Amino acid sequence: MVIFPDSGEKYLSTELFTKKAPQTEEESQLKFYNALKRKKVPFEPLSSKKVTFYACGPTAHEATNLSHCRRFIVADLIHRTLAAKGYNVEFLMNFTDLDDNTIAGAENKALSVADFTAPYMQAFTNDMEALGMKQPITMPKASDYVERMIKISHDLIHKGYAYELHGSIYFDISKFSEYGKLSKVDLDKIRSGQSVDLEEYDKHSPLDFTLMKRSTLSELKQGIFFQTDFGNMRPGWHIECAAMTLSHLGDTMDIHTASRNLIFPHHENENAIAKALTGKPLANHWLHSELLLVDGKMMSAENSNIITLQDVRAEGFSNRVVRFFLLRHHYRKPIEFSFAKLTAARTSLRRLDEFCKKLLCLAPGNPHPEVAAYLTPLENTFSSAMDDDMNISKALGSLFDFIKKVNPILAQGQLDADQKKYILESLEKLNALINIMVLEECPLNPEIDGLIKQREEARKSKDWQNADAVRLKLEEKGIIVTDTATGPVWCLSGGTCEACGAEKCAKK
RNA sequence: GGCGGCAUAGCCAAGUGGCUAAGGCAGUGGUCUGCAAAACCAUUAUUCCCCAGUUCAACUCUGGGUGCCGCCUCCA
Repeated sequence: MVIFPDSGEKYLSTELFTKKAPQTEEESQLKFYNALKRKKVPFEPLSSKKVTFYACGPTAHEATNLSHCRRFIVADLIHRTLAAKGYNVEFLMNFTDLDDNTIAGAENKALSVADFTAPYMQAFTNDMEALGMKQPITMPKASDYVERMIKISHDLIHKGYAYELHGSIYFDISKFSEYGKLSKVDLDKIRSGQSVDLEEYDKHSPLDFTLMKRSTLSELKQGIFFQTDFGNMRPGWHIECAAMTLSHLGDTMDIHTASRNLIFPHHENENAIAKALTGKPLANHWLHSELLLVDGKMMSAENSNIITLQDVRAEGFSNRVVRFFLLRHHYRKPIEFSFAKLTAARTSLRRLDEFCKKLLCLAPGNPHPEVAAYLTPLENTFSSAMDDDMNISKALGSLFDFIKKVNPILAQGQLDADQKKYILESLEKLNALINIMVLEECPLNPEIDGLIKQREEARKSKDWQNADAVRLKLEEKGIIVTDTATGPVWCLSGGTCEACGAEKCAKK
């Protein structure tokens, strides 16, 4: 408590007291849960306009599965949340194209590693686009950064953080006092050697991790080796991410993200490499998405419960449904996958789609007196929910709440042109964050348009035979017409509309 | 064994020290409808895993249980 000599009048009228309040009210503060601090903290980027952001990408040896999709959709949500805040986002996502898996895969198929990984990377890029992801600025491949990795390894040896033994280079965690800070592992209580065959590794301590691995005989035969002062080697996993982010995003990036199971050892090791090298933390904010579970277990090859994006498509689910299903759960909560749940998401998405479709088709009429009173809470709740560690459930709740209130208004055709415009603009703003709604009218080709009109005329004169004949004709052209209170609505019978992304009709 | 996370209706899921515990799916009842298919509206938790404690008041805070998930050095 401060008591001013003049009762505070002079001070209370200064900028200090008058200017601040409206500013902070208008723009609520973006908060993220930071793994380093174990709590939600206000997001403070290093630069006020630019944000550097990295997501651990896929290993190019398998088809995209739903577990990958979740990770990357969360990364996309972070990307969009930052972009909506006006930041210029430098988003980097890598390909791990040189590791145990890709080498083994290439050997199995008698291909070079590059030939083996290329189709997987291409397929992955296509899948990400299909899922509505905003493009990263670049997707570096680990194999392009080996020189940098060798340099980092050498530098770490010179600095005393790493050592060479029998042709491999290891990071000496006993030299790095901060080791374990990110993942909060207690090194004294760790069960080392439980899941790794210690006989395979010549390390001073079982806790040390590999920076560069001595190339095996088979790798040497395949040409998978790089010359270093200590012999022919190839990089280990942890140094790859470190080398790529240091090359593109500088010593410290704003946000590093991946799924939770990567905190230890991967992120701990990545950070140890970078901090030992530069003296600075690799990232200021560490965000981790939770796992995707099938029957209560993490989706993984080990649990043999992998469901690929292709599997889900084969069951007739569109990319938009997959996106909606993965997106509508909070990123720090595990998702239990099942086709029944995916179906529930599809039905829910249909309600949203139906609303958008009706709104777009609505012929403007008289103004509705209360619609603005519904729009403001939607905008406020949605954006403050998203600012609060991306509380998507609350945000979507406010959207569905809005739909519930506005549906009866649409049924009565009670919106004027301005109101319709405001609502659409508002929805577009929300959609910039979630990219779920279809807010563009699908252009009808004149022939189809003519047939729909022809059928309406037949129906008006109760010529049911003719009306049904035209409907059949339309169906042959892949168009399914449904009659609603406000007129016919049409959609494509197969696949997804390329023009607007509308779902295929569910015919049961 | 160590560390971390989670527990709210049949299912998914927000949320708060006291105001009607959001929203979605499924169910039930209704409206609309030539047919078809939807859609739309209404309704569904005296209660928030269990046991203690703090408090005038707890689902929300504290302590102790129980259950589930992840990680503990190379599957990412």
